[in-house]
Amino acid sequence: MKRISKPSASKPTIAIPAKEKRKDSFFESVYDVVRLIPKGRATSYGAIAEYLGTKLSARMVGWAMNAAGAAYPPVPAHRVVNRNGMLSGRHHFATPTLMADLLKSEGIKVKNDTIVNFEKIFWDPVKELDLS
DNA sequence: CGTGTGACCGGCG
DNA sequence: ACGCCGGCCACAC
Repeated sequence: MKRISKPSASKPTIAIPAKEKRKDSFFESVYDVVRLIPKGRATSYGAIAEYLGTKLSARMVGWAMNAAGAAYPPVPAHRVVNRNGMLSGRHHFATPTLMADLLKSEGIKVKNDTIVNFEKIFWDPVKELDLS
């Protein structure tokens, strides 16, 4: 992300720390959902994708997470794992163990880079947020 | 405007 | 059980 890295010179605007367009991207939608994940729970890329209506494109969610690190407010990306509860994105954190440590600090048990009893702590946005 | 790519997922051999 | 393949689609070159 960082469209800012493309200064066309014609737009010398200052770094604009604040959101320039807010709902501009699909990424923001993903971040919003992820930020709603309660502490001690976790969800999967596919579940988020399904909630957003792009079920068959869970990859996009992962893609969004790749840019989540620069998002503000911070996005608890560690609460998003693949459908098997495996910490497939751990290598994208500052350290390979950070993701597991964060989860553990929230009471989630992680064994061998996989969340224990994933089905129990699984937080499905489609069900939890539903539509009301 | 074309092309490559990916922290996924489900299906099939 | 395991690996491979195709789909899907927003985004950066």
